[in-house]
Amino acid sequence: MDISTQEMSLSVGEAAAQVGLTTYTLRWYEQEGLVAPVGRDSAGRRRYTEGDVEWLRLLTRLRRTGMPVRDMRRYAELARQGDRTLGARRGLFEAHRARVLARMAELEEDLKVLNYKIDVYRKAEEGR
Amino acid sequence: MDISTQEMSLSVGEAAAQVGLTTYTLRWYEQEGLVAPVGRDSAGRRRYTEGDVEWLRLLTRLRRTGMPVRDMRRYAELARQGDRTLGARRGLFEAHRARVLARMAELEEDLKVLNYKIDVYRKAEEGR
DNA sequence: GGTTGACTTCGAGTGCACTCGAACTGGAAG
DNA sequence: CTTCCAGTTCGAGTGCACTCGAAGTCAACC
Repeated sequence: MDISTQEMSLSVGEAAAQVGLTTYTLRWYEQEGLVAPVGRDSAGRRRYTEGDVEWLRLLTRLRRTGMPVRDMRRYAELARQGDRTLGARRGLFEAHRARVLARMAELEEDLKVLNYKIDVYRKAEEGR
Repeated sequence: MDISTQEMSLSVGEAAAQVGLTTYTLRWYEQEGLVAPVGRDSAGRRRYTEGDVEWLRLLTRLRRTGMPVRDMRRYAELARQGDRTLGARRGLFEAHRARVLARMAELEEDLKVLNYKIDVYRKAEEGR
């Protein structure tokens, strides 16, 4: 093991920049239990490990796909309970995937109307 | 013109049921200027024409695709100004379509991660 | 050794999109 | 005629997800 192999870690500001959230949000996520308590340095400042950042990246994906914070918290709780919740976590993801797929189908429908409308406007402009 | 051809119209409750919004929301949309003032009967109750309902259906699509109420209001204002705003309205829709497409691409990316995660869980469960 | 800047906690404030309660009105059914 | 129900306006309240202000701490640089 090389001396340079020591665990790298990021400040809250650096972690925020990495995952595309604000420092406010990162602290709030921790407070809300979406993230297990992050390690601190000797001065009490948060140090994010690569694992912490990976977890945050996953959270941002869940969030972006419309998962409510409440469900993310439930998922985080399950994850903290270890392997015996693997099935529950998979179930949660499968249910969420179904919602995302439904959402995408809906968006495609709505997109058609958008395209149709744009066409109507284009034609109306021609004959103006 | 048949006597049965007289303009049909819906109450706020009926219109709400038709478009999948609540009566509260319909009144609020009107108040916010997303809908031109709706006609009233002799008792002061709203009567929604087929045209009103069509407009509401379009609004729900814009809303579902993530258009902020602010932008919907802007669009409604343009529509009320008649044909001379056709170009502006098309521009607005084209910009919105671009956002929807971007959103769909993002969802597809996120879906991949979701699928990957489900797979990881499945495998972990097998070897548990 | 003083200044700067990023960090800490805490509670309060914001923006968005509804959602509701209260008090009232008016047409229709029994 | 009474009861009921769906409607009316108005302003206030809700839920969600942040977002910020204030007061303080601490390590690093000049």
